[in-house]
Amino acid sequence: MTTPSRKATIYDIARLSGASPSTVSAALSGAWKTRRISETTVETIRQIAHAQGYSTNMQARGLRQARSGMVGMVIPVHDNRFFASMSQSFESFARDRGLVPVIASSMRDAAEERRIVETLISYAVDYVFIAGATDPDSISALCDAAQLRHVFVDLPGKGAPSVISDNYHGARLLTQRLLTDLIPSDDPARDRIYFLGGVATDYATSRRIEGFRDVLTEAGRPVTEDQILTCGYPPRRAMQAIAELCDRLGGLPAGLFVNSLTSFEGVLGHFVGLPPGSFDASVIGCYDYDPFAAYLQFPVHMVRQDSHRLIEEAYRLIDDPQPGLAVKEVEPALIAPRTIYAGPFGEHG
Amino acid sequence: MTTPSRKATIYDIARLSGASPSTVSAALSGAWKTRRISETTVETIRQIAHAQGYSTNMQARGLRQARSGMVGMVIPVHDNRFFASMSQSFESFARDRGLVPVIASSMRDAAEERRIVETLISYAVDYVFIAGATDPDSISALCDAAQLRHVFVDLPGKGAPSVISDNYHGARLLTQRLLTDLIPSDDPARDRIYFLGGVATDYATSRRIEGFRDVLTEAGRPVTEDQILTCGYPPRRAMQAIAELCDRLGGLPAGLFVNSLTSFEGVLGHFVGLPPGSFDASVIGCYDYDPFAAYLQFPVHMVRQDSHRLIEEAYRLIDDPQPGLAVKEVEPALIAPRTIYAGPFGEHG
DNA sequence: CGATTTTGCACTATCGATTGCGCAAGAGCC
DNA sequence: GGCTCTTGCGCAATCGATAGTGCAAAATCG
Repeated sequence: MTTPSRKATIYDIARLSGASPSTVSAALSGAWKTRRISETTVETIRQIAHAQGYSTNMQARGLRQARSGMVGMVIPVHDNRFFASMSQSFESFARDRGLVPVIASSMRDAAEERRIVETLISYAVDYVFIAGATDPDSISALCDAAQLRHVFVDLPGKGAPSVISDNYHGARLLTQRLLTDLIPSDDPARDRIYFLGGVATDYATSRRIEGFRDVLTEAGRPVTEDQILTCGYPPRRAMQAIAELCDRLGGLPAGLFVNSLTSFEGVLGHFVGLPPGSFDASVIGCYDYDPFAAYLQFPVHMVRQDSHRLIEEAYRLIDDPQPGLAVKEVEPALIAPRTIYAGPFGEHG
Repeated sequence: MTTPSRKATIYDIARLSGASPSTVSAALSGAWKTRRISETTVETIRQIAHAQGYSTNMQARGLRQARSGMVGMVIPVHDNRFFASMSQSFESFARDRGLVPVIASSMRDAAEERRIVETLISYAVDYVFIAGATDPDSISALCDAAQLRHVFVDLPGKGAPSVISDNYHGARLLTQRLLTDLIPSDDPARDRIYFLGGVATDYATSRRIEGFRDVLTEAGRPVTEDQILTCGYPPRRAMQAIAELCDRLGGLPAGLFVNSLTSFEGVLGHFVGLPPGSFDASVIGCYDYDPFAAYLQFPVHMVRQDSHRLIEEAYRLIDDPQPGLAVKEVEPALIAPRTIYAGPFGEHG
């Protein structure tokens, strides 16, 4: 066993084994059966290849085959429990298929999102998942031009199949729960549930607002515009928004529907400044689940989105494409306060 | 602007522009200055390329150049705040360099880790970061054989430069803090600080145990073996371990040093079953930071590792390799209970 | 104006694999 | 033995880019 200065190629193996490069290729790629290479030849070649530390140059293979064996996924951010969990599932399913997962975050920026997809196309990924797309139509246009199969996750697109969480239903569940627990106050402004966080034009947020609004309206508590505080996702913004709201109301509102964990982080940033017991008269819910957030000083109702199922269904749609424009909805679940949920990997949530 | 059935190549652009493929390549790759292509020719080619929706086939370029423009990183898991945050930084720095980040998780499995690195080698990544390596020496052997630059992060290797968190110091800080707040009890078994979670043979865990042990020993409170409960990382295990401990002690210990967020998740899983107020006589700390964990029903002292700095230093080591075996240590910080920290991206922690 | 240098570009080999095709040796058949 | 069929494998083209080299036309020089 020598130490080659450069990586071994099929030509090296060919020389060493006395076979031709094409035979070596067939032997190592698994195509030897259809190419009628004898099993003994294959075995010899395998041994030599192993001894030389050979591994296929995927760029060469990819160039020839016009595929790469990679699957791409675009997510808004990595450091968010929901998307990190999606990454984990995405990777796990990719490996099951012998594919290499490539995950990139767009920071919710449409231009960055496009750039990422273009890059993935350049690398000839076999297909791509776009989670939380900022500009789905534009992405579909890119993918179509490159004849690249793609699926939207968490946010539907018109140009490709989509798997989405049932945001409307999830928001209804959470709102109903908050309504049930609501402690009436005598101040009509405080005696309401406020919606905080996210971007109103985002698909998920807008669906949740619909659910929120519908439940309250049905309960005879029509929603006014000042109840909807779509201040964006960054914690900082949520912190400002909740501070202003508390200022305006002279205290916490009776109910708070926080639209995301990041926003909730900002809300907490405000709460740390409040005296303990400030929350006793408020009922708080958060769309998205986090085990620690579930065990705070005050009870928090949470909605857990099934990221694993979302990804599973996305792969299903890629594996056998449906005729027409498939949109698969996955139901989220309401998680009671103080509940520690164990995720699909038995160790993550 | 026509819609080509296949993706445009430099040959298509060459035909359309009347230039040769090599000229087109030079024009589009940026090598036109050194290859003395006139600016007007370049501009013409650029326009045609744009109109055709051309993008470089990175597999072809990569094959020719024996590089890929990708950087790999191996992490144990995605859905962990510390590593997710590292992913985010890793990606951000990769983009600054015009590289495509490929992140894969090993699930802390040595064989999987090797397989991932082999795959990354197959794809000719330009270099690779290995975070929390399970078997660093073996990884170095693989990389050396492929002449692949690599850096270890969070866990040092003997075969390549490393950037690590100062686990010993961090553990000392946390232990000292717990010691200061410790409420003496009359039961000598309960009146101790217990270390929970992780794997004793893991580098990070073992360094933390050293720090833990040293501080307690210096304080005249020698540590016995039963105080160290290295039950692994999965929440489930931590939950069992803490349950058994509480059983044994007849209640919570006076102090608890939890070695990771995942273990802490398990600890919480046990706590949900306890009556409120159970924690009043205990002081609790966790190595790793999470904004929600910082705001639980009881105060939690946390150690925040600077994942952004870790990655920054790792890139530095790759960019200008130091002679000898560089090991860079990054200091973690103690975060007081009820503190919401805003991360490097202004919106993540 | 001829010699020399510079400019601008085309030719062609090459990276490492896959794949359609063809050919020789051996097996089977009459 | 002659014929066909199968088995086992090699040849050479190809994927799309990059890079070394060469050559004609234009520019510069004396």
